[in-house]
Amino acid sequence: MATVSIKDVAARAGVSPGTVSNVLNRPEKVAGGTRVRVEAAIRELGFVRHGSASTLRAGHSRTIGLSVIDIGNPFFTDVAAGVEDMASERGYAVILGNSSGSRLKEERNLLVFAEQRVRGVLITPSDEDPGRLERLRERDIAVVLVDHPAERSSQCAVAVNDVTGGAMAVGHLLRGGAGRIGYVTGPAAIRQCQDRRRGAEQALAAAGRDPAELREIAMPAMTAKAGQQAAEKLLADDALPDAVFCANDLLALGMLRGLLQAGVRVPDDVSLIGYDDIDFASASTVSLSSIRQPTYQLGRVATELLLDECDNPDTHAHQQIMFQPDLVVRESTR
Amino acid sequence: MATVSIKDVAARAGVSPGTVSNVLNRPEKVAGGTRVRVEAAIRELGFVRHGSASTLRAGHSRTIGLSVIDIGNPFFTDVAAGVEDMASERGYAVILGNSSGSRLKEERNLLVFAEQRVRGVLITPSDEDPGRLERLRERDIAVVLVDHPAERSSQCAVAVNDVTGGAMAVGHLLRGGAGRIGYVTGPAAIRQCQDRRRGAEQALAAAGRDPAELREIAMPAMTAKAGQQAAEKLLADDALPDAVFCANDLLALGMLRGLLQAGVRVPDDVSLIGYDDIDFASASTVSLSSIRQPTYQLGRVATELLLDECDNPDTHAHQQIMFQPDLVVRESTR
DNA sequence: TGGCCCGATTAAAACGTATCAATCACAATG
DNA sequence: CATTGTGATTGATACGTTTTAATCGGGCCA
Repeated sequence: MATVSIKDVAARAGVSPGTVSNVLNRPEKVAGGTRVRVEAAIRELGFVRHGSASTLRAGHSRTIGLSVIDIGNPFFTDVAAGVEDMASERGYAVILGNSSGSRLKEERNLLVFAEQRVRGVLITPSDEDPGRLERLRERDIAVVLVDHPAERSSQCAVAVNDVTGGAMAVGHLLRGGAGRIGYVTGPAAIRQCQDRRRGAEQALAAAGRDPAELREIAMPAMTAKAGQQAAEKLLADDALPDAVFCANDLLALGMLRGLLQAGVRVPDDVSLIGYDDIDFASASTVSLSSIRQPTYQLGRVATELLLDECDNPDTHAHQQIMFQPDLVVRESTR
Repeated sequence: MATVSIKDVAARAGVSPGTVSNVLNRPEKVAGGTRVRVEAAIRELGFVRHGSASTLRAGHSRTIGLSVIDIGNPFFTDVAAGVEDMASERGYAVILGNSSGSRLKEERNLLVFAEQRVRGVLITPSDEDPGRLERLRERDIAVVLVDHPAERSSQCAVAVNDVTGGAMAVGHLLRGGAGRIGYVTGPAAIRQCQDRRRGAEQALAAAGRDPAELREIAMPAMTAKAGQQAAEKLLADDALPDAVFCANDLLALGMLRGLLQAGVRVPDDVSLIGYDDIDFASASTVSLSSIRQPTYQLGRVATELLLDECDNPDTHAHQQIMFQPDLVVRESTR
């Protein structure tokens, strides 16, 4: 009564346990009549498959691990939503791991994933360390990189072109007639920050300008608070730039607040553009121009690739998918 | 080589599998010398325990399920972070389920949890249906309600007093000299919205005013967009209220934008207060007064209760914990 | 020296499912 | 009628761990 097993169902339906298992896993292999009888027994007894026993015997589970850097960041939240939806549609459960940017916690999460014998892992690595992921593959755990380019061609990866995004942002500012342009960014170690700067420089070069003109302000964090501090730095300068590109929307929102409080008009005095197009970008007082990424889609597609690799290991071809970002023009830019 | 089992470790260390299991689960029961030998073997072989086999034999897993209404809402994200941290500290993995407010998806998530034989479930129920949770308890799965009062004394629940919070918000507005007060809220079915209104009415009554004065504007969603629409409604009225209380910060941010765009000064013309104190509340152009909830703590404590119930089922006493919210005064209120 | 006890270790039996070879019923074929 | 073939079902086994009772090896006491 505590637990009702496949045997109980078999007894009730007058078949063998093997047949019940077949109804569960290969319904097409079992005759119509018996199937409905078994299904009825399942319903009547309230049977629910013991996932662990199934995993143990089959050698693989129906769960995937999702390791993100910061679950508090709307970007990752959106990705997680996409992952969750797709996984759920395909009958997989998602085990969530939040590394908070700490390598130790990431390591611990991967261990948990390994213990649970997850079928695969979706990860936005917090730093460059191929070895760690290699160890997963040795355990027959598929890996798909999320928002990170592939480190080798033998793995799947889903990312958004940050160079293009950076170029879009600065190109837009230049078309608005911007002269001096500032770039507010996060820690240098973050790949996305570098790529977006590279794009910005490309846009300058394409306009016949010197990429070195870009005035860069690097902050230790990519939060709204850091953005406001960046505004103070900017205001301390002799002259304001005509336009500012922030490496993410949180920085941009903080910057916006800092500028407005100092009496600087946006976009009249300074144009401002962010990155990510989080919900709050459109909701701010002066709505924020930004670079939109297909975040939710990123999660969905990454999951799709992962499950494809799991379910069809032989026909699966590794793919590196690169999405393109979109420019969203709102009030904060001319 | 593909999988290294407890047996391989045993062979390598020159002991029996049972001893290895003891080293893993009751290290104090095994002699010092053998323990270090076994631990060495584990390290050398890269052994990682097969969670499913363990679960199968032991009868219970080291995972918990977390079912939230909307993973995109910063409130739930904070809760999830608290849950994840505490669970991780205690060696538990978290399976994430996002119901998106859909009863069907919630149902499906609970099924997945049951299949995985999770030790317990943390849930913010999307509606009132005690039966569903009762079925979980019959399967020996502990349940703790999150941000929802207990439905009976035989279960744990962690919530924040929304009535008090509502009273705090409106009390603050009244102290600021507000005459007419508006209440912008979400769907009537949402318990939190009702409780907060009740608190608002209590504050009016306590100030010797008629609770019926409260001008309520109910929106179908609790988003920034809905907040801006609410502002339009408000502006269409003959006279603006002196102050507005919004049932969450997203509504308030939208309202703020709507008012400012219409040339209404905040807080000079209208005071504005939100609820939740999400990060963006302090980052908005006119920083938002709000009611802070111990969100992260909510997740941590709920998880602690759940794991206590799991690990000490005999001594565990069910608790209904009610946190108190805090008033955070910023620029948007007088 | 013989008997006992105690801590440390082992051997064996489960847990619930999936899988595969074997069996069965029965129809079609020669 | 004997044989083959086919599709449906069964029985037995193994997955990797935990747990219990049994065993072992000494040290201690009488």
